[in-house]
Amino acid sequence: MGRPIRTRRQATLASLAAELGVSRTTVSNAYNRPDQLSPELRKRVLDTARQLGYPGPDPVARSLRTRKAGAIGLLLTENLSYAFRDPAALGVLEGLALACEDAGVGVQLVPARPGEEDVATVHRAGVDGFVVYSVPDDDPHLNAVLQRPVPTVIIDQPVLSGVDRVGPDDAAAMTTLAYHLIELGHREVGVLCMRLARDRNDGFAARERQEKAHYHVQRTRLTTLAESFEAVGVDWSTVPVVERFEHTLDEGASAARQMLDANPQVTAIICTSDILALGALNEVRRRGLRVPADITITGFDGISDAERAELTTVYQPVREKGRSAGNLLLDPTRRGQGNPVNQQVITLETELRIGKTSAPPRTAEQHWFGP
Amino acid sequence: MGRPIRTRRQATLASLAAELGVSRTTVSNAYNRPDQLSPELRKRVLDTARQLGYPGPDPVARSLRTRKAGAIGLLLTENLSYAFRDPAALGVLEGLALACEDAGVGVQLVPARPGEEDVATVHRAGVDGFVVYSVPDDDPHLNAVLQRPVPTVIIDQPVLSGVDRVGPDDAAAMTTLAYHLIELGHREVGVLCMRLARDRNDGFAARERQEKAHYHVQRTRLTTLAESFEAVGVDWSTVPVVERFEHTLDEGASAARQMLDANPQVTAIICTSDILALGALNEVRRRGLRVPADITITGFDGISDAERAELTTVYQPVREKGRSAGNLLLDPTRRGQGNPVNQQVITLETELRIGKTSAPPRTAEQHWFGP
DNA sequence: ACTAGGAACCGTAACGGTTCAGAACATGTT
DNA sequence: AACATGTTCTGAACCGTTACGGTTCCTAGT
Repeated sequence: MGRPIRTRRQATLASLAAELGVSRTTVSNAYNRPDQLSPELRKRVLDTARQLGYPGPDPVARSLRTRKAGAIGLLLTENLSYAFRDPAALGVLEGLALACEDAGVGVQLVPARPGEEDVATVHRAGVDGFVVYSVPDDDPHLNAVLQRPVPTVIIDQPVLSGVDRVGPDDAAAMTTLAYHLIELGHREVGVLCMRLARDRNDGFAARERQEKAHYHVQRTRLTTLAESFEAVGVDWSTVPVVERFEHTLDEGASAARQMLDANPQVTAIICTSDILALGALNEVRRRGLRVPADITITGFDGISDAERAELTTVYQPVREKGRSAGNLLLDPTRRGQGNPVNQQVITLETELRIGKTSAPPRTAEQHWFGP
Repeated sequence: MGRPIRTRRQATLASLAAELGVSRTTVSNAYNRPDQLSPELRKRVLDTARQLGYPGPDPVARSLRTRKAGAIGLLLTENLSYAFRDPAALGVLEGLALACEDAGVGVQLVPARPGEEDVATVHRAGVDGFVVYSVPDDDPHLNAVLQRPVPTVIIDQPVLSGVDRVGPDDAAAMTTLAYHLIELGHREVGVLCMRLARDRNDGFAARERQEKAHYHVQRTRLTTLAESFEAVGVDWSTVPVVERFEHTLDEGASAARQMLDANPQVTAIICTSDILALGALNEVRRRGLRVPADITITGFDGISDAERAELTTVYQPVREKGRSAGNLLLDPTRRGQGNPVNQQVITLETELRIGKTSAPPRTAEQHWFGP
């Protein structure tokens, strides 16, 4: 299993050609177009290459000339330790990886720390395109990506005109969920949501903060909820919305605690993610409340843990999101990238999945006949 | 949020320099060494760049010149859909990603399908090094990686002389586990193991297959078990070993079924992974057997699900594996890569974690005083 | 007035390939 | 014999950048 011995300097295509007394073109052809030279010569080239320890054409030099890096970049402005734990993010990554694998293209995780303002890593990434997954509107890394002259697909957020996007119709999905709760009779609701901006605000989020949220998805979900509930006479200004910066079960639980301590009257807690909902479920049960008899809890995403917990939630096909984004980026028919007219928006189907965590409020009767 | 308008052809550093009437060096310096030119000129360069839609130095050309790609490749010869589900693999990936993130280096997932013999993707990957995670001895992609003139670190398997390796001491770890069972009194044991070669063999694996396994880790674990049990008088040829190609809970369950149908006498099922063990646990309980009263089950890896199930297992720090591999690869002090004398082998600590799935066999007494 | 030293900028030579339009020669066709 | 058709190989241009080793100019010190 001996590796080739490296003498002095690495052999190059040129030195190999010189050694063989043939042109560089011929050596290149030996590797890339076997039909362009006689089998005997090809064998001689490859044998000599082995003997000289020439490892084959340098990928970077090749990329420079062919203008193909053979990889796409994934921008994910989140702590990686988090990204690899969140089932939704993982599903996206998996789908993307599968699509790229099919095309024989690599996926490069571009290092981009949340707070980091240095976008050099984005500029240095030798990739043929970018997939951006769920970043805030004002993310500096996203800006750097858009500067690059390569195609870009954004998953979920932000929604930008002129840039391809793959994601669900959050507004429609949330409306469906809202009306499920409205029809059950809920009017006193509370909301737990994920971070709304890059600054930390673990606590109640006033209406202005909701509407100015830098995370498009959260903003849409919240404003849609507001519209739906206001349509049936609920004053949204009175609806408590608790925000959390980190997205974990524990934070979901603590958010639920904060919510219920201040608003014991709520009959339903609407969470903008399953993780938060599952955390809330833990807290609510810890308090001795029965779900859904005493309180309704809903999630969003449809991760497998939610299914196991029979959570009422909105399912979205995360793996498909990643796969579609990959396919869109790699689609050879639309290499006319950068053409804003040609923008593609893929909207994925969502599905309201009614589990066992939603039911009419205890005082439902009085609502069923109107407020 | 308008992207720069692309006229005719992309601007280059040279065209920008020409436009400005300065040398290319100066433009390059404007981006890479701000201290090498006056702030005024630098501003003029950057402004003109923006105006011309020059996106900054091309990463690939830069990589060619600097001989740094700014990314490392991860070779993982396994279906990605699996890799992203297996907690152990995920932990490694996370650790690796963290180490690389710290260094501002990207991680590129190199597409390499299990059955695929075409190793072009390995040759085409523009990376500064490779991390190879748990592949068989005879993996063609691994061979292609070793051909490349970049440093390589192998995690777990195979163990090759001259190539850096990060992994646990499987033999020592398995010996400890074996003696735990031996001391409890188990002599009638059965084993469930992961695939032993690239060909599929879902069923019993004869001793020869065990010893010739192409997966170093599995081979070591099995031969170590054999040695330990033979040391106390067990004839290993009579010990049933069931192999599974796929590594899932369901396969663990079916393997356990196959094992127990043919060998109802076994008092302990030793599994070479937690996933298999958890699957076996499901099957055993389905049969109405109590664990550990009726039968002992052990795993290997120490994933969080195992902890939750209070499985007796060998814990190994998967995240650390990934992180160490990354650090080793990126270690600037040993850029003398390819020097076989300089080989590094990092052996990680493991820990026997005795849970509630191991206990003396029902007929233990007769063994305690010898066979 | 002379010079040392630093700041600002530049010219050249790689970096290691791929590509395309032909050249050279052999073979088949009419 | 003239011409079309392949096959095999080559020369030169090009991909976009940075490393290296300068040169030029200005200022301060003596």
